[in-house]
This record gives sequence, C-alpha cells and structure tokens, in this order.
Amino acid sequence: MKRKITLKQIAKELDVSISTVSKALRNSVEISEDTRLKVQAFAKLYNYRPNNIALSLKNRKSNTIGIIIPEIVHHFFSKVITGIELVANKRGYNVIVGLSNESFDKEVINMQMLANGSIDGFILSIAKETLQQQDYHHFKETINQGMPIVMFDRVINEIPCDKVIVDDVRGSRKAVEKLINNGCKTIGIITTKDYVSVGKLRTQGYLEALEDHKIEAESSLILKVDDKLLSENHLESLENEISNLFETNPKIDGIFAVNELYAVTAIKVARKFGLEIPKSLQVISFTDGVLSKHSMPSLTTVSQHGQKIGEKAADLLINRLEQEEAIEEGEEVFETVVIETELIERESTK
Amino acid sequence: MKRKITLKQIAKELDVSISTVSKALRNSVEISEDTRLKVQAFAKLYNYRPNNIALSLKNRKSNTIGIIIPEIVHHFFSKVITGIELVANKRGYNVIVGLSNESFDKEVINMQMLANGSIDGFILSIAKETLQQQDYHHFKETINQGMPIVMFDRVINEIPCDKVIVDDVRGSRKAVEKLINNGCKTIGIITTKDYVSVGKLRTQGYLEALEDHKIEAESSLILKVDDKLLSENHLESLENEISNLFETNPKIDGIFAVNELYAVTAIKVARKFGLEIPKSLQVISFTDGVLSKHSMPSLTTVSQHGQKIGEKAADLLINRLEQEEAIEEGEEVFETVVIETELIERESTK
DNA sequence: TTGTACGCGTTATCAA
DNA sequence: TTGATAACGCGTACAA
Repeated sequence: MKRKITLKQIAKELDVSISTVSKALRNSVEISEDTRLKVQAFAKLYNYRPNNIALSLKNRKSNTIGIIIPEIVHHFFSKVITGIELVANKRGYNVIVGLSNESFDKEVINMQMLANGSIDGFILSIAKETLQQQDYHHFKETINQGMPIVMFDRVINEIPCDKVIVDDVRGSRKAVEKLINNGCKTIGIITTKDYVSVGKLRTQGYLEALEDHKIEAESSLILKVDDKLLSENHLESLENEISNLFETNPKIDGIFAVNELYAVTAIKVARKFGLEIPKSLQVISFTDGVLSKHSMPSLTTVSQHGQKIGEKAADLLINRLEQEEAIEEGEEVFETVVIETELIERESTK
Repeated sequence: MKRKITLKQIAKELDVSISTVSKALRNSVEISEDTRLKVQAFAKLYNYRPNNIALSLKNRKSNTIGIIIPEIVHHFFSKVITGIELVANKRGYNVIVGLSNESFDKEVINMQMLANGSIDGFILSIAKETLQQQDYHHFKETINQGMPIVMFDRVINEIPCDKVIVDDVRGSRKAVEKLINNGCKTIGIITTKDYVSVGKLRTQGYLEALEDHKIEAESSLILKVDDKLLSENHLESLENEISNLFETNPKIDGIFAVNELYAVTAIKVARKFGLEIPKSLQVISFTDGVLSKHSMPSLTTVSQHGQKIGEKAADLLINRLEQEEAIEEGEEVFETVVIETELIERESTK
C-alpha cells in the first residue's frame, strides 16, 4: 500500500526542488524542456494528482457545494440533486449532502459542520420545523460570514439570497382551472398547513382559480393536513381525514392535491366511496414523480421540473462564487428565478 | 461581510501568540485560567470554529465519505444514502455524493475527483456499464493507494473490500415459493440481463425455487429486459416485451419482477389482457419502494432494507478507517455482510 | 533555468 | 505559563 505521491517526494526522487516540480507540472515556461518532460513522465508514472485539501487551504476555496435538504427519499429532492450534481461537476465542483430530516436542530448543526471551510456555498430547501419556528438566524449568520446561499422551493423572503422557486400559485391555478374547464363543480383541495410556504401558495392558487370563475370557496372543501401525519405509520390518519372530506362533501367531483401522496391516497379513499376516476372524480396533483407516472390510473400533475431547478440553483451559486472573486464587494443584487411548471395530462382527468 | 475568524486574528486581537490561543481553546492545562477564559470568551463572541480544511490537511484525514452511486432518483439508493448519512453524521463524518449515471467514465472521473484528499474512503454501488465492461482497475487502484472501499448491492467478488449485500437468491426464492404456495402453476420472471449481478442472482433464486418444487423452468417464461429500455422514453418497449410474455404464455398466473417498475408495468399490461390482480395473476416484486406501497393494488415485495444497508456500509467503512489508524498494516480481512430481505405481503398476492 | 521563502489555518513539540 | 517553530501539500513572488 503506497500513499498518494506528493510534490515533495517527486522532488526528492528527481533531486530537484519542489517548486521546480510544481512549475514543470503546470507547464511553466520557466522550466527547461528537459526537466519538464522528466518531471512529467515521472509524475505520470506515479499517477500524481495534486492534493485537493492543500489546494483548498491555499486558495481558500474548496470547490465544493453544500446541499441541505429535508430528506432525500423523495422524488422531487433527488431530482434537484441530480440537477445540482450535473452542473456542479461540469463546472468543477463537488457536492456534499446534509439531511435536515425536517428538523431545525439538524439543519443548524449540518450547516455549522459544513460552513467551516468545507464548502464554498449552500444550496438548500428549508426544513418544516424551521419554517414553523421562523428562526432563521443560521441563514443570516452564514450569509454574514460571506458564504452565499441559494434557496429553492421552500424559501423565505426576508433572507437576502438568490432563490429558485416554482410558480406555485400559477401552477395550482392552472391545475384547478383545468378541473373547472373539465366540468368539475365541487372541487376540493388537499394541502398542508400554512406554515409550509409552498403549501400556502398552492392553496392560494386554488382560491384564485375559484374566484376567477366565480365559484365560492368553501372551507369544508379545504383540507389542511398536518404534516406530522406523514411519518409513515400515520398514513391511516391521512386516509381518515380524506374520508371526512368525502363524507362532508358528497357532491365533490374534483380534487387538487398538493403532492402525489395526497393524490393517490385520495384516489384510494374515493374508490371506497364508489367513485370512479376520472369519470365521477377527477384528480390533479402537484409534483410529478414516479407515483404519478406509474400508478393506475396515472395522475395528471403539475410538474415542477426538479432537475431544472437544481441546475439553475447550481448555476446561480457558482456564478456568484466566481464573480465574488472578481468584484470585491459592492451592492449585492439577488435574483429570484421562477421555473415554470407544466401541466402533464394523464388518466386521472378527462 | 466579515470572513470567518482564525486563530491568528484572535491572537492578534488579544495580543498573545497563536499557540496560546490554540491551547486555551482546547482547555490545555498549560494555560492559566485567566488567559484561557479570556480567549474562550473572545472566541465565543466571534463564533470561532476551527477551519476544517486546515485540520484535514494537518491530520491527513478529511472525515468525509465519498458515495458513488448510479443514480439518486431511485428509492433504494436514496434510502441507502439516508442510512449512510445517519451513521456518518453520528460518527462525525460528512458525505459527499457523486453520480455515475450508470456510466463507466463518469464513475472513474468521479472517483478520481474525490480520491485526492477530499475523502477518506468510498461507499459505492457499481455502474451497469462498468459491470458490463468488467473493467475494475479504478477500484483496484483506489484500494492500492490505501483508500478503503465498501461496496453495496452491486458488488464484484474479485475486489478485496468490505461488502454489504442482500440475500438476493434467498429473497427471490422466498418470493417465488410464496407464489407457488399460493397456487401459482405458471410463474414468469421479469429480470435484467445477466451482467447486472443482482439481476442474475435473483434469476437464480427463481430457478432454484422452481427446482425445489419440481417445476420445470421454461425459457419462454424468463424475460430478460435489456436495461437500456429504462431510459424513460422506452417504457413502451418494456410494455411490448411484457405483452409478448403474456401472449406466449397464456396460462401465466404468477409473476416475479426484479424491481418495482417491471412489476407495475406487468400489472398494467396484464390488465389489458383482462387479468385480475391477484385473482388471476399474482405479482411479487423485488425492492420495496413508494410504488409498491401506494400503487393500486399495492404490491407484495421483497424488501431490501436499504437504509440498513447504508448504515451497515457506513459503519464498516468508518470502522476500517479508524482501526487503520491504530494498526499499521497486517493482513487485511474483509467482511461481506448480508442484510436479510423480508417479504412484505400486500394486495398483489392472495 | 532553478531554488528559496512564504502563506493558507491548525496542532504538536520544544524552548523560553 | 507562554511563545516560536515545524509540518501537512501546494503555488507563486522573488532571489539566485
């Protein structure tokens, strides 16, 4: 087992100085062709690669991006990572991943672990607990230390940073309009509590669509699921809540769900109530994942283009990192990029 | 915007030497309580944290694990990452992720990018292309350089490293036995080409189960899908291949699929043939993901416990990293841990 | 054309 | 009790 070779060892072997080796390898004109070739041959033979850590320390730059997301077992988030990784690699960066598990503490700890030189900037989506507590000091501190952040999907306005979001309101509106145009008269929504920013926005889109079409919103048609339900074993409670929705609204003929799980669960429950999809009940879901595509019937969805979001976020971050090197300071102007959603029609609507 | 504070700056501010500051912060007894408290207070005020990169360079250890997987938009792999991240964080490590996209070249490049000091060891699952080309030099070189690897799921015997696998053969056998015991007479398998190690093993389990029960295997019942089909737009070809399976085997009454997608697609096609699930066709799938749980009917699956695999892999790697520090060399003995699969019964079987 | 010295941030060893 | 120095591996300004 041979340790990785260093400039020092090459220098010693070849009986030249370290800097000569360094220059030779970087094709410096200062070095004679003779020694240059000799050094390069030797380096190649021993498969020399500069030590990343040393470079990071020297350049005060790790060429690594930190991603903090609530969870990774989730089609949307993993798509985003795919996009980030794609762009990051292409532009010479690595990607380090931390999971907050929707917990405030884990989010803070994770950021602290990484913000000490390991990474050059963050791309993140905020944990639900953080959104609920509205404690954003860790983001502010990170930014104050000169480490840029790009937020995506779950963002907050008061933090000065670049953001990549989805047109949640418009996307939802389009979805609900689709249901209306398809003849639905009584449209329910299954959404999250309001502290989840995207949930709130999607609810808003739903309300706007109804208003546009002079349909009165009814609170009994709005089911705001408490997200704690999602902790696996509480699937049953979700079903119960949805059952309630159907019971109190027997005439319901359209459902807009803010995520896939709510949608398929709604379909499952609807079947128990003898409703046929899409004949007597049409369903549209936000988020275009595996479930939508492969469940039966397949779901009409509002696709978020997660990969594109990731790509854009990575580009924003890296651009900022590399422009910072150039410009010293100056008024920073932050960008909020909206990635358009797309309605993908499948079998759950007519 | 204030850069992160360093020992040097603290030293300057407090008019003491760098080493005094360093010692004071580490509660060295060498330092007087007076200065110790003074330094600590100041450090706390300015929120001092040691620079990770400098530590890595000094200790020749980054406390970071590199993960290389074929793709991340995949329930199994993201579960594994969850497990790795959990254990890694608990034991003080970070996790850096590279995606091979099933490509040999990307796998090699990714490993090279990380193997230069950025990480202490790899956890990986081999790309299909690599398996097909059987070119494993990058793994061997990495190991030769003293960087440990832990392989999971898709592994190869000839590489000397720790491995975490699933009892693919037994798991598949149990699944097929279940079908047999449930009365299936004509059981088909939808699997991958043999170069995918796990596909081959699962096929083997299928064959063994049949043999155990004195059922003759028929090649027309074995569908080996070429994985290139999986590239999204080729879903149709998959359906066609499966249609073929049904046409040539009209009496088919059980299907064992090596992954969820094959299973749900089979169900979809079966419906076109007028088959009811599970009444006239029972289906079991390997891999327990979202699709299995939430599709209708829900699928009976062989669960791999992806998270457990990740946890075990991380423990193996970190153990080795930390024992290496102790022992200098010696005969290395590698471990192959088998994580038992579990049959989860749902609606797609009787 | 080559080599020396320095600094990135830290810790450990040794000297004061 | 405190401080100076070396080292981790690299690149570069400057000296030879």
